[in-house]
Amino acid sequence: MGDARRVSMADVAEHAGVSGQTVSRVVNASPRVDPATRARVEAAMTELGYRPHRAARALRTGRTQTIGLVVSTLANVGNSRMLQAVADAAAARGYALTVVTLGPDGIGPGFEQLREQGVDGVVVLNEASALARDAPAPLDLELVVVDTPGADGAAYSIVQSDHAGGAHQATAHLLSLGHSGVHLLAGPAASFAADERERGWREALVDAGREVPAVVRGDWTAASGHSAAAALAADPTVTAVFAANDQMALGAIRALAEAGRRVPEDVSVVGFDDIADAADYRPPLTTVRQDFDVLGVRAVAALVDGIEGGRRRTETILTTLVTRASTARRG
Amino acid sequence: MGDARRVSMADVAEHAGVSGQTVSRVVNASPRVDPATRARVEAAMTELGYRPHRAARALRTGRTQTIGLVVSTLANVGNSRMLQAVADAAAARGYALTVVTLGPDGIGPGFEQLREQGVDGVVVLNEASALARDAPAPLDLELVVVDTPGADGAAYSIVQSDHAGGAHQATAHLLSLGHSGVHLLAGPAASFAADERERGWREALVDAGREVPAVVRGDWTAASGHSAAAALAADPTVTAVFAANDQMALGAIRALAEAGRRVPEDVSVVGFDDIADAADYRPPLTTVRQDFDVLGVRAVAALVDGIEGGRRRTETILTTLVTRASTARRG
DNA sequence: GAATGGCATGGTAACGTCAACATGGCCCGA
DNA sequence: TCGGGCCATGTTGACGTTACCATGCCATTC
Repeated sequence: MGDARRVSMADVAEHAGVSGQTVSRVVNASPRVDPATRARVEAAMTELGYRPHRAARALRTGRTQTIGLVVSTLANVGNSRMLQAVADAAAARGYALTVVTLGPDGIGPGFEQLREQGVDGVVVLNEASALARDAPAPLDLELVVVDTPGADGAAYSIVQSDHAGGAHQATAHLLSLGHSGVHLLAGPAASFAADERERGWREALVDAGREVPAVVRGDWTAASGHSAAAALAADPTVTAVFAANDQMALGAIRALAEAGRRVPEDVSVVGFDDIADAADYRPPLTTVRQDFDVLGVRAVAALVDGIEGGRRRTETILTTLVTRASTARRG
Repeated sequence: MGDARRVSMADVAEHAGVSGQTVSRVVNASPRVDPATRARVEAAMTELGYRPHRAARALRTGRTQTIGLVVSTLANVGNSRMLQAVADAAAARGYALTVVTLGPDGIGPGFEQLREQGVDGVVVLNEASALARDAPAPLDLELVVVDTPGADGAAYSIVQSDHAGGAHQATAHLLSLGHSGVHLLAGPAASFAADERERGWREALVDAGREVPAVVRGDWTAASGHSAAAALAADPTVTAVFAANDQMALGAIRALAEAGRRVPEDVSVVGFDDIADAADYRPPLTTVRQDFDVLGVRAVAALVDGIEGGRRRTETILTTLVTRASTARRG
């Protein structure tokens, strides 16, 4: 194997009886090629099995047609979904996707790795805090950040779900069922998505003239939801819990069950994300659906626009309340 | 922005007062460089902020220092975990990772995309069937396939979990608790992992001299587990269910609950994978743990060895039974 | 019929790197 | 003292592609 050198433009050119430059024009869909010549070149490409050499093109043009994705963890189901959505959207636009996960040293090494690899742009998932803390906003890299606070005149585009709106909807739904208050099982303090969901919850309570109870906090995992919800489960005045994601809701439901409280008869629970499993929790979970596919498509679109010289922008994707059996009318 | 041309070897060479070739030797850790010269070059690199240009190196050497990962879906938690493990292992060895998800046309286009991008090798996850069906074993690409049947003299390395062993353990555990039979909620027919788990279950039953009941089948999702388990839940003679993954176990537990059967008092349930959420199912799920991190490290190691001219190999990673509250002694 | 312009195509150089070969200094043994 | 060999370093060219400019042909216009 391997002694068969790869087919280059020069080979195609010779085979088709044209110059390499004309082959290049055909490959890049330039309009200034005679249709007959184009057909001849295309036939030669097919016959020889020609494929363009991305590295050579990258060397010449300075673009790698590759985008990077920085993510802290994929244990989080939402992140996995986003990754898949971004991968598909990137492929659809002819970009390859390189994935970097964050080590303990923050986002710096990740950027470094991607910069060295020469990506044309980077999508950053859910790393608002790490980004703000570590990175002096790498201006040399086109950037789209998902779920991050919108600094005015930021050097990057922002794509986000309407976390606050979804949380408001979830809380209002619980109140409309006759619950006098709604307790929040919040996400980690450093997370923008967690902050926004907390804000929506708080505003819904204030809008309805209710008290805003103290917040308990987890780290998105079911295990953290379980331990954080123990306090809520022990308090008989708690009849409605809004968990900042589905996985923490799962842990919370277990904690409630262990305290002898039934869902939804004694306590109603709402989650956030609508991950695939949520419909098979016991009981099936009422939750706020994020449209990860749209999020991924928009993130890639914003990034590619930026690479091609477009303006920075901020986009917010709406969320939907999905009502299932974990919420019931009070009393 | 952008008019600052990137720093090249020639810049470093000039700054350090040596030739470009010497810089190249320093970068590639060649032993034939005087320590003093090496120090001078390294200082110049730091001062100028030099980073090697991967595309140029790739053009010259024919290696991109990039590996590809082909995966059908990331909805499956196991696949996400593997992806993260592979990404980390690749980064640790200085390789970038490019992710491709499979469209409806099978694995062909994915290989095509990766080949064009010029990856040095490819890790294929869980796509045994698609690989066997579509791909004429792309011999020009170094390949590691995870969880695939081991063809003798295969042109690729194989890394797999001990699915059969884990399933055997799970089944034997249920029998040891006094259950007279164990029913299988199997994975999709085309999957190697599903086949192996079924084989282990079957062999454990045969070893114990028990009957082998008919298999019900899902597609790894909780929803499929829920509908497939409906038949088992309705059958009062069923007291032990082995689900081929945790997510299907979740659906099965819901189906059992809906049929009025308690877990574990009436029916014991075991899953497979030990995903993070499994400990917070209600009841916490007894399951077979796969070591995804080791799997990822071994897959990358096998791939890199292959790229560097090593032999093909097959590795099997052992699994562990994790006992939780979803299994109880019969009667 | 000559000048003009548009259009298809070709020639050349350069992107940044590394492999192969070349060079020149020094040490060591005969 | 001289030749051979080793070692550090330099020179040259090529990987495959595309940008820029040049060329030559044909149709159009006065």
